[in-house]
Amino acid sequence: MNQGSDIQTARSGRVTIRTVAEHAGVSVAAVSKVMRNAYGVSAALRAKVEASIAALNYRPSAAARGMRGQTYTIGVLMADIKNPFFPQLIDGIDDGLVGTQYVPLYGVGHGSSTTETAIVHALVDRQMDGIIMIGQRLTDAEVEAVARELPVAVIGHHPPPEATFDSANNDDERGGALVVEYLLSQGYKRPAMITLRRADLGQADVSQRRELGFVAAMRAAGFADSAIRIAPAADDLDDVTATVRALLDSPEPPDAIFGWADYYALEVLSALRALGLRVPEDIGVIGYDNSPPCAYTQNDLTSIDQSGREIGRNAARLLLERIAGRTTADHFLAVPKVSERGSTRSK
Amino acid sequence: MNQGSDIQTARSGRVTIRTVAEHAGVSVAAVSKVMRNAYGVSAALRAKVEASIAALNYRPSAAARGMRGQTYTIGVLMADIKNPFFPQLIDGIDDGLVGTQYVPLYGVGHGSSTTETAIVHALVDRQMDGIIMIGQRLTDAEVEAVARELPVAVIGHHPPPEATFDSANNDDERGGALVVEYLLSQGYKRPAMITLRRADLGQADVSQRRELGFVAAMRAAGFADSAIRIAPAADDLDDVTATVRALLDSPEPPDAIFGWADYYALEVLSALRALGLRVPEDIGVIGYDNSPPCAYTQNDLTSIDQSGREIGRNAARLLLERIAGRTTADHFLAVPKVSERGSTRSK
DNA sequence: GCCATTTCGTATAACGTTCTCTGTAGATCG
DNA sequence: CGATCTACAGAGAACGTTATACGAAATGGC
Repeated sequence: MNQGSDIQTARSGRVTIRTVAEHAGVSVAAVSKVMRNAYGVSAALRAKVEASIAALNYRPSAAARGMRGQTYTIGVLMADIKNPFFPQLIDGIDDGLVGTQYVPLYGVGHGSSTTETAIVHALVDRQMDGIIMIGQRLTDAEVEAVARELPVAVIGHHPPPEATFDSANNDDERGGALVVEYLLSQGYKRPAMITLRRADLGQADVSQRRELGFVAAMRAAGFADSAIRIAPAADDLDDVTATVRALLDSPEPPDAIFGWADYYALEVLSALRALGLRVPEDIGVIGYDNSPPCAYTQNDLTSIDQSGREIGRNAARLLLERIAGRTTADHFLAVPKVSERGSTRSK
Repeated sequence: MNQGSDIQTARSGRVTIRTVAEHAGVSVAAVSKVMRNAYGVSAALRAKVEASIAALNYRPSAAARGMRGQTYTIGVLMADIKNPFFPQLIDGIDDGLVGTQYVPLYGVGHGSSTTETAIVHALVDRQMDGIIMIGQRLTDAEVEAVARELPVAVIGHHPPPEATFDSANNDDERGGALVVEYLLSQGYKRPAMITLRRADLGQADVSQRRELGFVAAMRAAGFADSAIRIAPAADDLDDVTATVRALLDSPEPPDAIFGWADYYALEVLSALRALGLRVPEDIGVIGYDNSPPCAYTQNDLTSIDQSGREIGRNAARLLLERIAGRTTADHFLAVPKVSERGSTRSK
């Protein structure tokens, strides 16, 4: 009988660490060490192994790696994929991972929190080295549970102080206030806000934060609470349209509307155009995210820039730091600023 | 000495197949059989095991599964993430996978074919059971190489007849012709097309197909080749704007512009508005994809609907069939139709 | 009742890595 | 020059599954 491992190359076509070891005339352990840049390998051995790796075009199996060590894979949960702001985040995550061995893989949940749970489980079961959640509906308790198993960073949610996981966001409260300050400085007298309907909110609390900032700034400017209008609408063109109509039909209609996110503001524009109103002459509109469609002439939408790319980059950085060993929570906060365009008249 | 495997539960917190086996008082193999719905398990045993699985909240490690069997993961390569048409495809892929054990994970490449290669490698190394490629830049030869290792289906590319991998698309050539037929029926006299610049094309040949259909239909309608205008533009608002200007400054300016995809057509609208032209009175615009922004009043864009969701669903179906054993190539082709809106005047 | 089937459950060898330990050759030192 | 140390290489046991091969028990045919 042969001893267990025989001298044959791998049966299937795939070249494995064993193939490389045989080709280079070294042990499997030696190849593993070279792959991992581990301690205890001479320059000569390294050169030999690297030559064989190149010659055989060897790539380690992430599945096998995952059983003992890392998979070098970052799982990203995207709550939905329609928000035109998300591509910026993804670009940023890629930025943050470039030059490392880590590859981001994305799972998309379509609004339901059971789907999101299933995806997070799928990511954990596939031995991701860390997980980034974007706009997740999962509760903090659920996220904590995941964070006990592996590094987690969230985007689009401000975790409570006691949370043990990381986060990357912009200062949404400041952003909400910024909208008011800017609109008033432009001469608008009665700003209103259209926000995300509670039922669609989940744990992603950015719209709420923006509401808080909006309210605080309105109060600071002397508005009575009864004069502060915040109208919730479902994530849907028809409902946004109806909500805009209702606002305009009210006794003291707004002269400017703040859409909590660009894709809401674009729908607000749509509703106003359908009503034959001129922007910005009859009414001003401002969004949040400064996503690419804002620049189109037919939108020409003033928006709050929250540096999405930087947020993504920092989420990746935080996660890598965790993987490297950090154990205390850390948070990144970008500073929002106004990106002015034609949908708000200038003085 | 103890025998190799001892009776202890898993050291780390994670509950493994062994934990379940011990809890249920059966062998590891029995649990595996239940998980896989394999042959040779009695109702009683199944019940016992399923109870333990539920009690312990067991989920198998996909990494470990991947080492011998399947990972129940479908890898999807998205060439880019900014095209507003892609979410429809993703919804469709999800549809096609719902009710199965398969989970789709997405990798996004940003235009460069080296990035795409890296992502495809990453997916293969992670033992995906199959791969869907959307708008990939990889050559057919490269895709073939991957398809020799595992099932592959492509979207947004019509493979040559000898290809061994599957595909799901709409009939882009028909769609291009449909645009011409529709525009002429609306009374337009000089349609022009703005298409994707060759350098940005890669292997994704849908824009070329639409050009072919456009040209064929123009010829069929009696246009001389010199009167058939197809202008390439880079994937970029400024370049599209410049291209539109050039078209309009030509001796016989078009009275309707066909953007090869919606996100080009939206930029065409932007350029026309910037020039002060009225749509559809001065010039008509038509897109392709019928993506959500078409419905906004400020766009109100007529577009060719290619049933993206159905395409995604069928790509998933084809892949599952492959995994189940089919070995010959199969292809799905959706029929394009006009979705009429205000950007093209009606008679 | 006895042999031939079928059905069911288990033992165990993979799968391709990582990583701890052990062994060995030189180098350094008293 | 023997003893100690360091730097490097390799052996081999995990990791959590799957799937093959093999008994044992139940069933069925006559």
